[in-house]
Amino acid sequence: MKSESVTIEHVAAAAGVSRQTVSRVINGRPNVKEAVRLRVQQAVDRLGYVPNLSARRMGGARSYLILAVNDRQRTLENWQAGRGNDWVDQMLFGGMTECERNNYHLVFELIDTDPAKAESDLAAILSALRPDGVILTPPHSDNPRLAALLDDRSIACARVGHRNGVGCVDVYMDEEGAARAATGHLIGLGHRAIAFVAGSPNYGNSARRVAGFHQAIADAGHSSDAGQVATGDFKFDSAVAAIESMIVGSNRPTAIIADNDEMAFAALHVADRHGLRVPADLSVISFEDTPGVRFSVPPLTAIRQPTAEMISKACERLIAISAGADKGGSFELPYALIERASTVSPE
Amino acid sequence: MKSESVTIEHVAAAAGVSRQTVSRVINGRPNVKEAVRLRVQQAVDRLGYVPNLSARRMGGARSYLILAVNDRQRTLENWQAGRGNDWVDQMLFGGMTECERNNYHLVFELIDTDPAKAESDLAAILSALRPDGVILTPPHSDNPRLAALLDDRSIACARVGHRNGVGCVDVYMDEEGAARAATGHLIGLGHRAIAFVAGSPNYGNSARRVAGFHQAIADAGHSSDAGQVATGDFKFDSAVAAIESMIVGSNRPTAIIADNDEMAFAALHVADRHGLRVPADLSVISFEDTPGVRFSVPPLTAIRQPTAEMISKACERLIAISAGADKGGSFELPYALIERASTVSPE
DNA sequence: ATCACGATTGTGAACGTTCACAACAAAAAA
DNA sequence: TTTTTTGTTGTGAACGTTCACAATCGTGAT
Repeated sequence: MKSESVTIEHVAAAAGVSRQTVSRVINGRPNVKEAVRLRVQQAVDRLGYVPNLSARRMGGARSYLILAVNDRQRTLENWQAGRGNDWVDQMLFGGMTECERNNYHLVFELIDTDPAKAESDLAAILSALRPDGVILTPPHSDNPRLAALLDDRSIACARVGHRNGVGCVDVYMDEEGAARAATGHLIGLGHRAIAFVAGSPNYGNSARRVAGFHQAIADAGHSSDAGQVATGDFKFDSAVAAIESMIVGSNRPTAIIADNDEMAFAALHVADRHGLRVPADLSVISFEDTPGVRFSVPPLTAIRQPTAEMISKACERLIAISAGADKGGSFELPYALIERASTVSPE
Repeated sequence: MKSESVTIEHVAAAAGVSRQTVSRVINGRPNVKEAVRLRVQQAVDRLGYVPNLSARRMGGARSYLILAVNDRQRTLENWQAGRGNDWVDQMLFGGMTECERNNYHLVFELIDTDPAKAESDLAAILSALRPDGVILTPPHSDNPRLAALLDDRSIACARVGHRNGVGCVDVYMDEEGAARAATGHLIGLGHRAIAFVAGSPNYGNSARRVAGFHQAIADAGHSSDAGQVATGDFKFDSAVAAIESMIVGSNRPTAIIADNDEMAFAALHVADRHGLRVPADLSVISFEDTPGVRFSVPPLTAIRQPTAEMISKACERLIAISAGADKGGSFELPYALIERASTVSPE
């Protein structure tokens, strides 16, 4: 016997009230007599009634859906390469737990890298799903057309790694401060020659970190050539090349800060190849802290990004907005410097 | 100017036909004159019309949603610990790409470990979302109540790691064969004393692998004490203890097969502590192949599980079923033995 | 008692789609 | 030609919920 699904009418009949009263109860609306509210609530529990989201949405109410959008190329490339995608994991972690807390559902979708294609991709998903709020992640958080599209459709918007905060909820971390902290940590250990392996000059956060790096060196009163910067492209091979070129020079760095874990692993690899011990001869800090770094030899000191917290915050605000709160707002979430075995004082 | 969203009526008006004709065109139904079909299609494209899923669902049609269900405790624990979750990544990879190909959307949700709670969790999600198909992953793929619930609601069901195939689509890999392959690889290299570090005796796949391990040893004509088995719990510490106990014995293994990557890393750790070189003194194979293993020192030989492929296959079948195909079917997907630097002939 | 007002409850319409069926047109058969 | 069949198009109803508004019930003030 296939079971019919239980609708609001069934509950209404069971509780001896009208649809609308049941609706009021399940939505926590005021002006329902306590006795009635109780009776309805019991009927709901007894029948295991859960409102049908599609119907709710049709009724002109919220969809109880938050959409999280990632870049398709970047994400697929990571997956295809069998590389993990800690970003996605942490995003889901923060998003799903917060959504679940509010009886919302998180839907994760990919959109094209090309700005125009991204816009039509997003438009299609919006039309199909009608989410209450959308979370844009880099690089799409910097695409003004997407924010405009959402505004046009009156859908709440949150951007990760963007810092404006007008019209959209913006969540981000202090990249520059984190770079200062990482650099300061090495300086505090006594390092003088420190190298930064940057990911990409036209990736905003990378530039901010380089700025923080330079600033920390200046703050310590060291000459600017104490801090050399080499540029890779976030990939292993690019970092190997960048690091090799620095390590053979006369002013060999005693410490390296890498813009992500893969490049930090490259530092380990290069050190091994040149007979340098980590951390005795070369300290290494990474700027990503994916799970692998605690199993490497040695485990890496790293800046932990508050990915889950940023998404969680974004969800919280988006849900609040669809419940009537003001849109907009800017939230800086704290990074952490996790000290592991890859950083010690130079010999 | 906030834009109204474009509905099927707008398209109908633009093309000079009725709702229903537009509906027929977008659903690829027969019996529409070619000229009309073309005119409608153009209107759809021009207006950027995308059907509203909620309304579609309300109209009694498909929801174009596939639900993938994971275990809440296990998943959150991984995320919380900052461990990655390659399983989730690969699942999304396989699921999203296949869904996207068919204009479906993948929704990922967590349900409780406790079987009864799992059932009510799933029931609630089903009522809210009304997916066309559901993918159950271990340990929930073995819970008959969940399959029954889905059958009861006439929702197509796919199970990962289950092998029955009646009423549900089952996708799995040959765990026993994979264990035989891993063991055979080591035997082929000349190893005689091989150890298997099992994850958990009451985890079905773990038991199957142990069986395959023993069988490979028997097939090679070696005495059964050539293959010792120690049991951990998939965690680093448990494996350290298990491996230490074997390594100090008189019959020191020259190769270890670990039931997952974390325990394989433990083997690396123990070897290092006892002054054993990997792979010269100890070969190591893992049974998971998460991204980290290629960055470890040395990179690990591993059995790669076809996670993405299994989920992709499941989606494909589920979508076919909601388009009218028969439910059920059993699909074995191929594992792969990836040879890296952690396995060589014993000295 | 009567009135007015706020609190509580119920009713019809609407959301955007598909389904079932009716209407019409064209082609094939008589 | 007339009839039958087949193909094409349109119309009203339905899905399950919420919204807007109407109806009823109390309660305190007059």
